[in-house]
Amino acid sequence: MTALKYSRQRESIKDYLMHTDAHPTADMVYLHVKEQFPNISLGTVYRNLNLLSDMGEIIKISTPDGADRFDGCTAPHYHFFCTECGCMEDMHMECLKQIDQLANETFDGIVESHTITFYGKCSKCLHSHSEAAAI
Amino acid sequence: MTALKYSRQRESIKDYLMHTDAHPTADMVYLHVKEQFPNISLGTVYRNLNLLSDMGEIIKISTPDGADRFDGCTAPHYHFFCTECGCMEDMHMECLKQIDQLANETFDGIVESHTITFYGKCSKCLHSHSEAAAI
DNA sequence: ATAAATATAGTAATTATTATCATTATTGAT
DNA sequence: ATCAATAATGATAATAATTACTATATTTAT
Repeated sequence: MTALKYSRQRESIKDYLMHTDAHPTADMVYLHVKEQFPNISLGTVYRNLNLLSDMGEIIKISTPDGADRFDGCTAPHYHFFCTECGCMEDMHMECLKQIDQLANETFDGIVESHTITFYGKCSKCLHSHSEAAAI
Repeated sequence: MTALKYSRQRESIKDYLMHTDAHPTADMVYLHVKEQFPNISLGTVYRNLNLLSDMGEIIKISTPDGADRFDGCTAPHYHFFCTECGCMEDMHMECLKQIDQLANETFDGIVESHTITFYGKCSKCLHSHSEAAAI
């Protein structure tokens, strides 16, 4: 019921997420927005990330390396997590919406959505490796 | 290089994970194994869960609700996470191994594996809801 | 049985996140 | 433009999940 009020900090947080593909953690968002609002608090960042995420304006992503990551792109898409450097990237393949139905066929609850995370090496790590090997 | 030595605690942890489908958190494993080893330490549980996971004898699963969960079943399979009660279940559908190849076609790094997590309501939550609504 | 090495329990320390609260900013009505 | 109501903020404390440290106990090969 509690009405939402505008805040420049929240605007800035959302704007950052809309224009980066870095899938930043709360702390990375904090450090970035701090440039524009030098005394923004980390709590404010967390509060707004959760707010935006609850409103469906951004996405919160669980990762194997502790901190959650945030994505300003809400169109359905999958993610890649580099097992070498821990970076997270968007996948550009088509989404498999039919697998929710497929999943429901063998499930006694009700499946509403899914996420897919791919693992492997990002192109940066692939290259730095061959360089290192070449020395 | 450091050789592995047997420990009853690790054995018990693994045994528990092999015989439950609860996908317990470290804390739940701790509480269970504590029945057999009353003064086992939580650190021991974490150390062994990570060890077993690194050796590929169990699987560590990131969830949206903070604590990681552990699965003694290492055969490839997908998971379901109930958005109502937070329980995690195994899915019994066939695995889509071809989607790693599919993913690689539009990716400039190298995809080696993937996980899929389904979201929705588990059968228990579906039922308790209709009951509540009926009152 | 002994020695070397690993594992443990207990505890402290970190990291990620949430909660609290007095002050400030936003908003809608005057 | 002023004002009152309410939501948002910054600062900080608190909690939760996990890892690090260390002295003692277990395991294992001899």
